[in-house]
Amino acid sequence: MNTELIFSNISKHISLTPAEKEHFAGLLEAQELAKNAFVLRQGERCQQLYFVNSGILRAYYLNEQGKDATVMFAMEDWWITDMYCFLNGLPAMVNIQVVEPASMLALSKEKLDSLYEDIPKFNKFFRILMQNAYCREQLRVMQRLSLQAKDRYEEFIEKYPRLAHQVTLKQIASYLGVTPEFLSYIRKK
Amino acid sequence: MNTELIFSNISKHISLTPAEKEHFAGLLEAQELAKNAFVLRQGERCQQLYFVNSGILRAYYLNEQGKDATVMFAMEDWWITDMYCFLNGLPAMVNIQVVEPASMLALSKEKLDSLYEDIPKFNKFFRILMQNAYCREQLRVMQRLSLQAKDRYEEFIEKYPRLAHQVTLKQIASYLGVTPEFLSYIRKK
DNA sequence: CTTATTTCTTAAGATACCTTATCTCTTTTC
DNA sequence: GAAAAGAGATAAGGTATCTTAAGAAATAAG
Repeated sequence: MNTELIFSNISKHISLTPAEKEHFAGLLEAQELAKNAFVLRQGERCQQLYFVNSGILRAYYLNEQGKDATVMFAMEDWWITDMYCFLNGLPAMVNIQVVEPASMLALSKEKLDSLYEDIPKFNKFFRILMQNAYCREQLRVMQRLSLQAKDRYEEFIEKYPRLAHQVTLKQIASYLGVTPEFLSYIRKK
Repeated sequence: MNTELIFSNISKHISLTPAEKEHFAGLLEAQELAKNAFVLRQGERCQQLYFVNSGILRAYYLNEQGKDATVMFAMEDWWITDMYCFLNGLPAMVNIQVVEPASMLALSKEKLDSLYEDIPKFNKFFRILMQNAYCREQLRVMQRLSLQAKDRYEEFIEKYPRLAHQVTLKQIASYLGVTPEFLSYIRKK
């Protein structure tokens, strides 16, 4: 199990002793997933939080009419899950699917809860993680409210240049909240 | 200073000793604000996190064209600030204005940081607060991507029935991302 | 290599939503 | 209590974005 990246991620915000690292690593489960595999499907219990070592994932919601809404992407060094359902033990609202073959570390809800008990400073780590996630989503809401599709597209490319090259136009369109046809039209200009 | 509500809010997630309560209360500053007063203006340093004892506030972003985008409302028992700028010591991106006369408790960034040092379990409290905030924003993004204006309006009324009666149609429209004229048109049906 | 599948592009017609303007009604101001 | 300001309604015409459809280009499958 490759834990190098995850410990480097954690050490940005808290420092762990060798014993703590070992304990934490013992809670993780490694997963390798092929392209197009589903990490999670709408309606299933969402019991794991995932850290991405490599590859690309996409979380998306399909509504009754089959419209695809991309909630988030994740690539190496990102955490991903259906947070609301993970935290509340509810059936997932979103699908999480592999866009590019992915190597991940999974942490179950139970083990995360035990971790907070055993090593309380993980509360600080996940506080910061959640702060950042909150601010990101809030900024996204703001941009959605104040910018037109063309400008949202430009912001997206600027903010996630690597992603922009590795996911399809259709997926970007679904993230931005426009149709692929319209994004294609925007691109021409 | 009325700290009843804030301690009831905190005790939903962590328990504090009398000494800890006293220490925490000592960090707060009470503020009474009249209708239309500004708690924060775009461009100003955002140095406080606010807890609302009573009243209603609105955070909104004005873009270059003067378009008004409501990022959030807050009423009693809610926390509000420009989180990204508060955490990073940056000039505020949003205005926070009083919609209904408000009584608030302010906690400065410095004092919050010292609080994390002195009473580490506040990391847990704010972790949970940030988790909830993140999930709320993510749900809002999802709804914005998958629902039409009419359905977003209905969701809003269902989720925040009290707010829906206490803020103007214009402000709700700005929260939903439509013009007041169009929301008025939606309402007729 | 060849076929099948998916992705991207293009374009015409449709619709959700916006702009501007006017009017009424309520609330605030002095 | 009159005047001013703000809030909401309504309607005509405009624009951003969607729908449908079909063809071209890239990718995957046999």
